[in-house]
Order: sequence, then C-alpha cells, then structure tokens
Amino acid sequence: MPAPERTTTDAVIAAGRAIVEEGGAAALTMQAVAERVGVRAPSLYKRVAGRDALLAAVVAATLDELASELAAAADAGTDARGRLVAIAEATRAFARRAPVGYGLVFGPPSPQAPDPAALATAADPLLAATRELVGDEDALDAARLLTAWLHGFLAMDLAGAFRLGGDVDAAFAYGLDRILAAIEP
Amino acid sequence: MPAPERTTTDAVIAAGRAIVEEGGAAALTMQAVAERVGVRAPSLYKRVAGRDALLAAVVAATLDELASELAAAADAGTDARGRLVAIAEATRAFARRAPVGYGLVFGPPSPQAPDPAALATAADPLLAATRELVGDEDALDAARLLTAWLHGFLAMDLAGAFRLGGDVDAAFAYGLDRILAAIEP
DNA sequence: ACCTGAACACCGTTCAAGT
DNA sequence: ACCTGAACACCGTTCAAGT
Repeated sequence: MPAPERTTTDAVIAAGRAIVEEGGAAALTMQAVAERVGVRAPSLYKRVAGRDALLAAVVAATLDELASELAAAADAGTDARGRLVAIAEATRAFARRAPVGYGLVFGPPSPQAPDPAALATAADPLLAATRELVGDEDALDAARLLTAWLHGFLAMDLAGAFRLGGDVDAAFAYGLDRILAAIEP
Repeated sequence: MPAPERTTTDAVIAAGRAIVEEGGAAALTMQAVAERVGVRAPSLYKRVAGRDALLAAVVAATLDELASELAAAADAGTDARGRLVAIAEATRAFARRAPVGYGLVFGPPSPQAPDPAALATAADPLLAATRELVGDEDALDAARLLTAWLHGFLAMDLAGAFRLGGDVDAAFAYGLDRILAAIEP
C-alpha cells in the first residue's frame, strides 16, 4: 500500500531557504523545516540526507538562482559595458533580497561551501562581458578585479561596514564606474 | 573557602579560536572548549554567558588581532602607497592564517557579527593612508574602493573561486596595482 | 513506498552541592 | 568563589511499526 507523498525535495529546500533568510543558518532545524512543509521531522530523511546536506542544498539552490539572474541581466544589456553594469546591479539586488544565503555562498570555509564549478558557472556571464570589453588576454584579470570589488562591496554593506557615512547607492555607482574605468583599455 | 581559578576568559576565547580554525564554527561546542582548557563544560559559564556569546567573543578577538596587525603594517611603510601595500598584504596573510575567523568577521548577517565600530577601528590605518594619498575629499570613496576589492579578493580566494586558473599571488599583485592606480590622483 | 511515534546520542544550560 | 555531577530541554538521527 503506497503512502502518498506529502512533500517534495524542492519544497523542503525552499522551506530551508525561507527559514535561513528569516532567522539565520542557526534557525535551520529539521523540526522547523518539517513543520513548514507539513510533515514530521523523520520524514525529511526521505528527501535529504540530513541537516548538513540540506544546508548545502540551500546554498547550492541560492547560487543557482543567482546564476540564472545574472545570465538574465547579461541578456538585458545592449553593449558589454551595459551588461556588466546590469550584472553588478543584479548581484546587488540579489544580495539585498537574500543576504544570509548570499553570505553563505561566499562565506567562511565550511562543509556546506558551494561547488567551485558552480561558482565558476555563475561567474560566466560576467567573464564573457568582460572579455568582450577588454579582449581575451586581459579578460580573466579584469573579471577578477571587478568580481572581487563587487563581492567585497556587497559583503561590507551587509556586514554594516558602511553604516557610518554617506550614500551607499552613490558609493556603489561611484565604485562601479571607477572599476570599469580601471579595466577599460 | 575559595576554589582556585583553573582557567581564564582569555584562555577560553583562545581555545575557541583554535577550535573554530581547526573544525569550523560548527566544531565550537562547550564540551570541546572545556576539554581544551581543562575544566568541565558548566564551569565555562563563569567566563562567558554561553555558546553564542563565546562565538561573538571569538569573532571580536579575531577582529582585534587583525586591527593591531594592520596598524603595525601601516607603521612599517615608508610612504602612503607603501603603507597601503603593507596593509593589503598583512590582511591577506591574516586571512590565510585564520580563514575561518576572517570569514566570520565579514560573514553573513548573524548574532555573532562584529560591532560595526570595531570594524571601523580596524579600517582606520587604511583610511588614514588613503587620505594621505588622495586627499581629504576623495579619501572615503577611495578607501571603500580599495577595501571592497581587498576583501572581495580574499573571500573569493578562500571560497576557492580562483582554483581554476593562474597564479593567485600574481593576480593579487596585479589587482592591487590596478586599484591603487585607479585611486591615485 | 512514504509516514510516524518512540527511542537514543549529543549539546546547551541550570543548579544544588562540594571544596 | 569557582568547580562539579546530575538533571532537563532541545535537536539530529535511526528504526520498527503503521497505512
């Protein structure tokens, strides 16, 4: 007599993402996830191997979503520079919408750190647009320069390092402009 | 009849830092810390309010150490540019020596996030050297640009985002040079 | 074939009792 | 005054028994 499935792996991961954003990674308990999807905690082990695997899946899903939003942003730009600006703004919008997940993706070394290959995939649109802007030879260095600044700016913003002064929107626009000027041939 | 003190708050925090670096934040259990300092877990509550407070203290101590190393690096430079290079290299050395702690300092929003004022203090030497290099008016924007790039580069390196290609040392030197060129008047 | 209650190990935390 | 064993609540995980 087969029992009906009362939830899905996707629903479990989505619930995990919501809990993580609402209460931080520490709030991700199997019981909280189970309650959210409407089953008892032991049933979750039919969907995920355990709490650590669920957290890793949450991080992977967050990175996948970021990757697809960056690809979409790149499609929206008309020239290489416009694509890079759109990618940077999409990244910032994502980090503000899902600050905890974004922080976990680039967070301290840990068991749930994302697959480096998935990180590389997410970075592809930025690398392609950069290549278009500066040419093959300088593309990797320039993309790293831009990516490092972008991630550093967002991490510092989320950490509250900019709380002391000035207009953060303006600082972002200013920094992006300076970085693009620095890499443009 | 007073009982002798068998440990100190500093020893508890130092043990916590060592455990965090060795096994990640998840390895920080009260039992592991107690074992390391030679007491039973309940005794730790005479030194710290609890596990969360201990993790916050670990992060704060990590940030304090980083701050003092950055101040020392700034003293070693001969001119403003040299001081900035020394500060950037000291930051990188610190992040490689204490990757987990460094990641926690700038990590995702969480209860143990460091005090923004302490972050500002740590950034002071960099801000001062930048002011010397570019003048009062542009100092804050330029310091943010440099700090964001520096932190972003280190976070990506620790996250393994640079694993795919090239010489990371050279990429660091290249990026630093480009950033300094971008902010120099 | 998935779901559940019960059970177990582990961890954070409290506290009365020791010295 | 600090230390400890015992106790409790909570969480991750396993598993036999249900449907």
